[in-house]
Amino acid sequence: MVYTVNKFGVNINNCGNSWLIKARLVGVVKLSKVASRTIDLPEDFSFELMASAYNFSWYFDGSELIIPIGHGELTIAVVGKEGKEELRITLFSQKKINYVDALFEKVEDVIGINEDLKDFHKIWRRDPLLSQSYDFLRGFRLRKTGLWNALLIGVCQQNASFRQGWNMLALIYKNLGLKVEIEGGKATIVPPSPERIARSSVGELRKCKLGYRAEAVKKCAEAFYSGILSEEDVDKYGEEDLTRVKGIGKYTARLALILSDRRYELPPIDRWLARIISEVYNVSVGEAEGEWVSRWGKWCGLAAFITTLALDAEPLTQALRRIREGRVTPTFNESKVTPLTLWKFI
DNA sequence: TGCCAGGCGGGGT
DNA sequence: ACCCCGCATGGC
Repeated sequence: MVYTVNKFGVNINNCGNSWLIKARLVGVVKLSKVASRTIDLPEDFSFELMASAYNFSWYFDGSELIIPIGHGELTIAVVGKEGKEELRITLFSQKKINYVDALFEKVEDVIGINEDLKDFHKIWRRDPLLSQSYDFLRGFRLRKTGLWNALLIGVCQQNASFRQGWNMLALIYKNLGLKVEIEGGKATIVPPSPERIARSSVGELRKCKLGYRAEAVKKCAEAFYSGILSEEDVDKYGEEDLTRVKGIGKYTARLALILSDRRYELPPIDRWLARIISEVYNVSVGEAEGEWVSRWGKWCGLAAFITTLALDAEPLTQALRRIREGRVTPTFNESKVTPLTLWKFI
């Protein structure tokens, strides 16, 4: 992949599919290297799976993972493998910073390097739906993201296919995000701040193909901008705090807490997963949530996430067919757009 | 074409 | 507490 910056903005040439990120409104910000260190790669940790899952080309290119870490100054981390047993984390920022230790810790938290999933793996290995995917996905770790970004992801998923939802999110980033050039020639996009969205018109958001979801995105932005919600307090929030925002219901609230605070005990049961549970475990759709909770206990959210990876987030009809045919493992196919290959296409 | 898709809120019972 | 409908948009 080739990244170049010119007077028109950041041009990302991705697999021959070139497009221009217009640097209108914000221009290009340049970040310089401030610190770098290596950490040991745990035995059971797959950097590639962690970095690939539900990601964009401006965050992952197959070898290096870019993580925006808003913490005072605009800062991003670049993470890549160093040999077989180490990861190198490099921090880039606009200015010199004196709290790099906190930032390195934050990166480690985001990539889930110290997560202990032994108890989860015990259930996974013998689950009728997911056991087949265990050997493919056991090294997976969920990349944590901020609450605001998690809510954006959730809203884009509402009543839409996986592909449609991620197209919407990509448009939000491309149209409204902050284009950033990293020392060394890479380029990326930092998601738009709540303030940026709160000041945008609903019409501007509609251009991101959000449809009626534009209202929900705007309400979320206003909740952060006005201080009703804040990133730092995510660990204090429950579903009910998030569902106070109009447009955020139970599903989106749970998903957002899973993605932003690893609240794996929450079952994000949408119509898709409810039908799958109903078919696989032979219960009614109404009983699906209870069934999932009884099987996964405090791991409901992580299991739901992994279910989407194992079935390539196929629309319901195809997902059910895949289950019937016993193909509940990710397709690593050159041309197929899946949660694990999205970064090659968008 | 027309109908559906990883939700949601509002208005009905 | 439930049930049901409309809602933008893209994809088939």
